[in-house]
Amino acid sequence: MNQPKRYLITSALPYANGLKHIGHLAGAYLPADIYVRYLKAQKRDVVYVCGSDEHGTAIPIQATKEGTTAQAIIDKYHPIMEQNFKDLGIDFDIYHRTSDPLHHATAQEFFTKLNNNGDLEIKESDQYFDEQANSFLADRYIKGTCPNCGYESAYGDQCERCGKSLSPDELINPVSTLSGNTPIKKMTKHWYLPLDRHENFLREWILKEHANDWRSTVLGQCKSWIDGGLQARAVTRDLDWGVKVPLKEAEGKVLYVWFDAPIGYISATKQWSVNTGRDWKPYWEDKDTKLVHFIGKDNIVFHCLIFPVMLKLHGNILPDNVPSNEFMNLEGDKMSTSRNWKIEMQDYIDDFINKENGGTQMADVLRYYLTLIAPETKDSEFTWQGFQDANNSELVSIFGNYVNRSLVLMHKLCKGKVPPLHATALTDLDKATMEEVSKSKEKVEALLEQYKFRDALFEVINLSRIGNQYMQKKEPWIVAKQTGENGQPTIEAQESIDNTLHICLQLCANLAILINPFLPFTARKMCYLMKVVDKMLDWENAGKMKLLSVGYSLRPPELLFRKIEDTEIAYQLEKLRSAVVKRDTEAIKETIMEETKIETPNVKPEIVFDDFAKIDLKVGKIVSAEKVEKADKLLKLSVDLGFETRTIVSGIALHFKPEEIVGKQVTVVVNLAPRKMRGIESNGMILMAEDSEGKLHFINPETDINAGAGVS
RNA sequence: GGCGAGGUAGCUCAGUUGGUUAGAGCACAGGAUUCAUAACCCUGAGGUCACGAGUUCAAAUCUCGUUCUCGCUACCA
Repeated sequence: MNQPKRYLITSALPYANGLKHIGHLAGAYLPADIYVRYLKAQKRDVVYVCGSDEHGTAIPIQATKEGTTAQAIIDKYHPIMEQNFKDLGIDFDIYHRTSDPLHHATAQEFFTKLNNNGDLEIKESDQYFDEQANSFLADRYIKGTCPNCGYESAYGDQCERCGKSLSPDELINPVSTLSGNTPIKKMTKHWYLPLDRHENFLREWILKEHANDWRSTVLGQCKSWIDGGLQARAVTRDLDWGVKVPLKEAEGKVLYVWFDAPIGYISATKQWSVNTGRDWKPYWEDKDTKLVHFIGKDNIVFHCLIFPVMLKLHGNILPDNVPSNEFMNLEGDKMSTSRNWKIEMQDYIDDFINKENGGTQMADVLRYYLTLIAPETKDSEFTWQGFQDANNSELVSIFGNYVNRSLVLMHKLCKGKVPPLHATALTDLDKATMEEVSKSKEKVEALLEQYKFRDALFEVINLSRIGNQYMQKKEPWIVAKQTGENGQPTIEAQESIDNTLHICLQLCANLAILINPFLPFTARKMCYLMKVVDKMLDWENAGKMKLLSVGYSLRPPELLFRKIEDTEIAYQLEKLRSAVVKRDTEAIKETIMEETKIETPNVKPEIVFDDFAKIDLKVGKIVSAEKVEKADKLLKLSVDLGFETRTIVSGIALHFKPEEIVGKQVTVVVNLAPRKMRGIESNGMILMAEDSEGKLHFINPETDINAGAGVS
């Protein structure tokens, strides 16, 4: 795209169920903010929108758990998240929320238009229903045993212990969290977005048109989804928390959170329009608008496939790019909210920015390090040691020190005023250094346009490195010793000093402009020190060497950054580790409590003896065992039952090696209907017991007895 | 098992369409310097480019196989 008329930039809407960590910050917010600040410095027409995502089932569930209301939860987190972003210099034009009536109306209009145009399908299907609570159960309202790890309190959409995503049908022994009863299946009607109808469009648009300008990680994910066969996705849910489906026959249904959340970008833009009196429509409808979504890799499918289809059907523009980041690990392990392995934005703000020796410069330090290690092409690694090193040996020693020594020298050798540039005394080095400044500007600009924030930041720091080298070669403090009879530097000496510091100071001013998108607080402090207005930071000034007027007196120098001490790093590491320990002990307590609590609902409904008698149990002996190909968890067993030897497929491969179980005695359900698994017919089932850690144990007789012995 | 992304110096990462001796920053070692936050500046050491084979005059780069990490997905009675 050539220079677009206007830009609409979005960052993924954070989910309002808790505080967000620095991985989120590095993935979706900081790069977007840098890009936006750059565009705004260019005086381009740009709106940057974001807001809290406040729907979905997790929030009402959390409310029940904490004995409060869903509204109370979102009212608690929304303002904190908004303030966190502000404290870290993420400068949205609007930070909206999806619980706002304006958003509800927008999402409903969106749904209605698609539905009226025949772009949605209606399907009836069996869903879990709680008879006592008289309500359908969203995935999160069903708990049961995880088929993957055996955890007994897995949710219908995901197991919190092994992290596997599930569907309610996969759960073993599903239980409604509303009443504790076993739910029944009941017919219900839902609206679907038939993605399969748009496969050709997506293939063409993503894999051809954007084959060269989207990141390879993004393209790969999209291709994988498209090739895997797109399916219709339910747009509605049986739930009472969310945007009501605007149809009479859809009583008790809301829009599925994935459908309403991205529409939040549009409603946020509308709210911005209300606040500013500017028209929002061109930003979503005019072809000359460049729409860019900043997200983390978990969000690729929604922003590259689903939302674009929605936008196209609704008549909106499509995103020009979706620069998704990979994940940021922390000290050798994945960041995780549930395991408490994370650094929350709030924690960083409390420990660094709000401290006595902190302040906004510490916000910039985090912005610096996170940009330096941004997971642009692959997962990256946050370490506190790396954080300290980046600050102490780059920000402090290279950048901060350069600015400081320039100002200090100017005060010592040039009487606190910007010295003149003597054209006749210019050396080749002077000229070359001045050229470097405009070269830097070009590089930074080109890299930012390509969303290469890490490289762009490196170029800025490199310019301060060039400044240090230049100053070192010119040695004005040595030249100052060439004094005349009056004890003052000779005319030639003073001219050399003037030129050196003139160039050094102009370079400082350029540094302020170039660093501004990345470290906005620092850029402003530099303006203060140089006694110029913030308007100097306009991008058009970059590359120029006449930003500071000759003879202008500047303020006494102040340090831009402070060193971070080893003790601070040690404290953070300790905090991180103890948080995990704390979380573990709490988790154990919780399990113990749940185990005692769950006992009753976990017992299945009563049966009569005849029911039990229908089950034919016999003792068998495993005579051979082998792994089933193309399946991680299946073992194909031959079991001697005395009267015959049968093939039984069992999902225990993760717990036992084939060779160690040969010869074991097992209890087998003999008269279970055969079932094919991975193409192999299984004739029976091995009984297993599972301990609290999810480990499996065979149920077998105390002593070795004959195969085929009955069990009752 | 399938798909996607990765594996490059002690650490964090670049390496465009195959083309001299594989790069940067940090950390490390030596030197120089003192205007500066014991900062800066110069020099240096460091890599079998995960492993194995193939294509080619030439492979970090292309092909095939193996292996490890991360993500998605399948099997799970």
